[in-house]
Amino acid sequence: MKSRASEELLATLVRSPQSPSRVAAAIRAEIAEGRLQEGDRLPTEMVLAARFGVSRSVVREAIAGLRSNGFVRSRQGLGAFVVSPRESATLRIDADLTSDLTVFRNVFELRAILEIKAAALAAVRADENHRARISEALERMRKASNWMDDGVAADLDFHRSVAAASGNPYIATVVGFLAGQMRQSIMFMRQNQNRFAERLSAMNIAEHSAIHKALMKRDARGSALAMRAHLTAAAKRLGYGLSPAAIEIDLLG
Amino acid sequence: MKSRASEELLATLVRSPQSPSRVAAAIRAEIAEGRLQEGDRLPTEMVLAARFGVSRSVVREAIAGLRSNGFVRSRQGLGAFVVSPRESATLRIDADLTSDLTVFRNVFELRAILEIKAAALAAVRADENHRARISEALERMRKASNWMDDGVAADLDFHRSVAAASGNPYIATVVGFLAGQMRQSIMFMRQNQNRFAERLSAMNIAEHSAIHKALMKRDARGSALAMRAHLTAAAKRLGYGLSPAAIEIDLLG
DNA sequence: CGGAGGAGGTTGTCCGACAAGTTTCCGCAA
DNA sequence: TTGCGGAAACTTGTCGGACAACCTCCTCCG
Repeated sequence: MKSRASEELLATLVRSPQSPSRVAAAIRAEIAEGRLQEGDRLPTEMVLAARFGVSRSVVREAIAGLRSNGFVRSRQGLGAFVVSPRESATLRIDADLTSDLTVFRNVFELRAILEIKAAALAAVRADENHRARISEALERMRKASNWMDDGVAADLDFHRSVAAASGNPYIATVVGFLAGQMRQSIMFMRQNQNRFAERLSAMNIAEHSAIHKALMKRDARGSALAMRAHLTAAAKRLGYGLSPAAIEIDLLG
Repeated sequence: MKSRASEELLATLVRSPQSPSRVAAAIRAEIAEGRLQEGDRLPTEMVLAARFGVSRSVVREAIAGLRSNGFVRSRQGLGAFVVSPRESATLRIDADLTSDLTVFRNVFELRAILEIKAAALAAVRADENHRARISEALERMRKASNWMDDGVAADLDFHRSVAAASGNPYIATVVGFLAGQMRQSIMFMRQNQNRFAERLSAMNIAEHSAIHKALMKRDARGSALAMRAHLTAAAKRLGYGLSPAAIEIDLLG
């Protein structure tokens, strides 16, 4: 009904602060006002719970949020301490790939370093779920009718799956971000010159198949080599070599 | 003796075998890999608790952190939903190293992969400014009176300078962040047990000198080897091998 | 045929309990 | 008196259960 819908909308708009975020906001305010300074210890969870009239669970979730944002750090048996804002525990990378060629090149280089190692690690560490996901992504690439849409999504999934199979979620996070950004930029820049897509698609699938084959054999070195070949070829297709000399030497050691 | 001390340090570094940040990292990885996409509903707290072998409280704190960082939004009675996987072109890495051994190990692995390549690139690409900064940092390490303060800062500057000399600002950003986080965690947890500092300091400076020497000769492979030796030794000093077999094989190709 | 209402599932909050880690301080022995 | 071991107190970390608030869906009755 209408009244029900408007109520829902109202609840979404002026959503009364949830208890944990209310507590977190209060603590963050005390830090901002300087009443809690760097290195200071927060009141105990029991004290905070009593002060805000909530249970310890709510206080713990609030502190979990602050810790996740790098405002505080907890030590068992001691308490939670305010940390310096500048040494926050979050890394931000802004990659506007459409702006500059050198930016694009640097991001591609970082991606290559990580993806080659990720492939080698995936060959050794991947479990059955990882392997199934990789195979499934390759199959979707093969069956993709239009390369500009489903095919690109499957391509991205393939790389994400390999990175995930490395067993290191941080590698997977960085690779997933870089690959996603790069795909977005490529889609944006391409636009019209998709008449070569068919031919390129065949080469691309062949390269991915080589990676897949080495991974299924749990061949670490072969996987790394196949991934390296794929990335250098992809770089060439984009119009520039991955890097002159320097990378060539040490990308594989 | 030594191994016992290292184990003690490791136990001090890594608090609890289970922690919300491990769950949060896993969920964030699934989002990064694309397995969880925008609008998707997370598994229920009960399911997640069972999957990770923890209680619902831990899952709730993990989700509280994700919610605080804007990764998910939860609605009572419905569930938690992924919100805007990459609405902004920024990568966020949350590395709470003090919580979990696997987190620490994964971050160290990522750092090793990047720093070894960065050293090789720096040997080839570094200009005079870069080389001067690296030498200056090494000199500050040698002259540092107290290892727990100035020495650590100089050590960190050395690694940052090498990463910067790679010529790739994205590599430098990621390496600087990871190294800084790691150093910070070690400093934060160590506190009292600095009795080994003197002996470790000498070894540490010797390893850095080897890296410096190779860099000054513009020896890419030698720089990579020296950096690899330093990181594996540092990992051993912290009480665990960098990784069994897998990394050893492919870290150098 | 349609709307009210219940059943089942999910998050939000509370409570109590115990484990693990840290500091403080007391009492005993040299 | 002084040094040191260790108990005690305090704090965070984790667990399990319980119930309320809320949502969806299905059923039943008019």
